[in-house]
Amino acid sequence: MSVSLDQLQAFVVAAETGSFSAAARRLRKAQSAVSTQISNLEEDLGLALFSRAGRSPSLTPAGERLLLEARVILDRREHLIGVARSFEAHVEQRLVVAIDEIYPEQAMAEVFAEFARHFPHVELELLFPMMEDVSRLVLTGQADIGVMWRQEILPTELGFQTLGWVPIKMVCGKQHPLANVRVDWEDLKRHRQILVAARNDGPEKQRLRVAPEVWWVESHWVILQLVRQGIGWAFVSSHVIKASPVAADLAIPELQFDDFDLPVAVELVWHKQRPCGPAAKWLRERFAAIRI
Amino acid sequence: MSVSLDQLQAFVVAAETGSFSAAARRLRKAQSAVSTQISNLEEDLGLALFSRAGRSPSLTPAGERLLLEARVILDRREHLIGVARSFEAHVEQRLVVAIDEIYPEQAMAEVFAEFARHFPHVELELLFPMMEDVSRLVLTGQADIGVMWRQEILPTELGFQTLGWVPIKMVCGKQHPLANVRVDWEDLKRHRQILVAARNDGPEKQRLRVAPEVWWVESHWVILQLVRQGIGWAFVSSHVIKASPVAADLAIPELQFDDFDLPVAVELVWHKQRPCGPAAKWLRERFAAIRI
DNA sequence: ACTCATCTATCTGAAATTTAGATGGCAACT
DNA sequence: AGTTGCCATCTAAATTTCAGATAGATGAGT
Repeated sequence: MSVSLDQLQAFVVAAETGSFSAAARRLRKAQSAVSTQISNLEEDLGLALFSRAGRSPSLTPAGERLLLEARVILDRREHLIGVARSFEAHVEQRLVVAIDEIYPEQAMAEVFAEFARHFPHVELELLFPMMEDVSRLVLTGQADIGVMWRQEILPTELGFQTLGWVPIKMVCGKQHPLANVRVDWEDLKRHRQILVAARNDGPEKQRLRVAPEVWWVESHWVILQLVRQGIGWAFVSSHVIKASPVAADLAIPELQFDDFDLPVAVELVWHKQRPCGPAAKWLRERFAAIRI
Repeated sequence: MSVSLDQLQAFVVAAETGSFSAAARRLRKAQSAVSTQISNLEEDLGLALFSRAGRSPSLTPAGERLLLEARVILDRREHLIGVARSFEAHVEQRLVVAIDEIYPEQAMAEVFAEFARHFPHVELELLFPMMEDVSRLVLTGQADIGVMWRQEILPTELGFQTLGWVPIKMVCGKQHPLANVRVDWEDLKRHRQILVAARNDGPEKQRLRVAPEVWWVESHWVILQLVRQGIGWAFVSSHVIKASPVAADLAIPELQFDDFDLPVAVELVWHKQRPCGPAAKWLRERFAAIRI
């Protein structure tokens, strides 16, 4: 059988250390063993991986290209061993998390980066259900965990925990009539408001509605594009505004009223009756530990 | 060294054939060799891959999961050998193709599906440069091949070949004033036209402009969303209209004039002075062979 | 120019691994 | 009950891998 994992490992370590001798030391093998393995690999593949022109071998173009492939294979082999290890530890094999767009992306990215380090062999699916209710996904079992903004009433089957509050800003285009004034409630009512569309009706759809004339758009990104064009104004969480490519073309005028409850609560939800594995448990605790 | 490719192969073939004996026959090895390899693999991984309760072994849950990983590793090993083979054949390692959105996606998908079969080890990068000139990408070497609509003058360094003609339709919202009339030239001028925005100015930016009042939008998809809202009308290629989720809400009124050159030519472009490898050659011939 | 250190390739013999073949025990089928 | 096909175990042989010794080449330092 040609091309063994040992050969690939000798090849990769030699490339990384810069010499067969150093690779042999790293692998705790005789230098000749490494030399022979690499020579055999080159014979099996039918090309040179290293040029031996000088004292130190250097990778050929083919060697550089195949190094990437070899690394992938060795990584996958480690991954397979890791998957086997996770069976021993009874860690979930797969986790589905539904997250509303309102959760700050940076904090989320940090959570999942750490999750990846802790549970490298758990298959993760992240849903961003713009057009679906996060709590319903968790209720029906389509998601294991949900992160969403507060609804008036959650089904009693769901457990929840408040993670924090996300500030919402009123935003419009720089040429919009409201761009350079201190905006009051009547001002907001007089101009078209652009709201996030949800495909299922519910109280959350009307939650931030102020104006009688509204547009519904299915993406915050497109909302900001439209707002930039002066078509209307919108309430958008500040992290979404920051992340938008058109942020520089937007105005965030000052509001005259202070009693409007602009920050909205962000909740973590899960199904009380479904058992929680170590990965889901870790994730819940990690979300809860981060103040947003 | 634990977990060898031979072990993984014995495992995968045994899973596929349903028995160690059949795997041994497939692999032209003694049945005991296969049995031993699988047992050694299970010992290395620390878990059972097969249940031996009956006469035929059956995969355990761990075995089913690890079978997927093992297959990936064996596939990657074959891929590595394939990459080595492509070096022998002097096939390009990488190809960048810039394609204007006007090229019908279905035909393109078929071309690249076939390309993937012919050149499985060529790294392909597809650019859809909405905001950049395809011919300039090819001229500057950022793309090896370009597919674009005809410009008035191409730089002399570029070779080109006409692939065909794409019909362009005038489209508006169903509530737009032009929706239910036979539209003439003056009608078009009187209403806002929405055009594809390009970040660099050039003659192609104004190519389809008819109306004095225009909007520029960076995406055909968003153009159609805006057209649907009755904000204006647009010229859009018919395959883009068909692919849009809002196609049902659009009107395509009949035009009174017949001499307008609505179909636009689609060109394949390449740099005359840059050598063309077998993968690029194949791709050019394949694009040329498809009538659109 | 000389010396020294480090490198790779080759060779030999030993160790480790893999394999084929024989065999026993078990399950499923007829 | 008899037959067939399977897996696990054992033994001996074949193959592969390895360590260690060695020769020759290269590069750095003096």
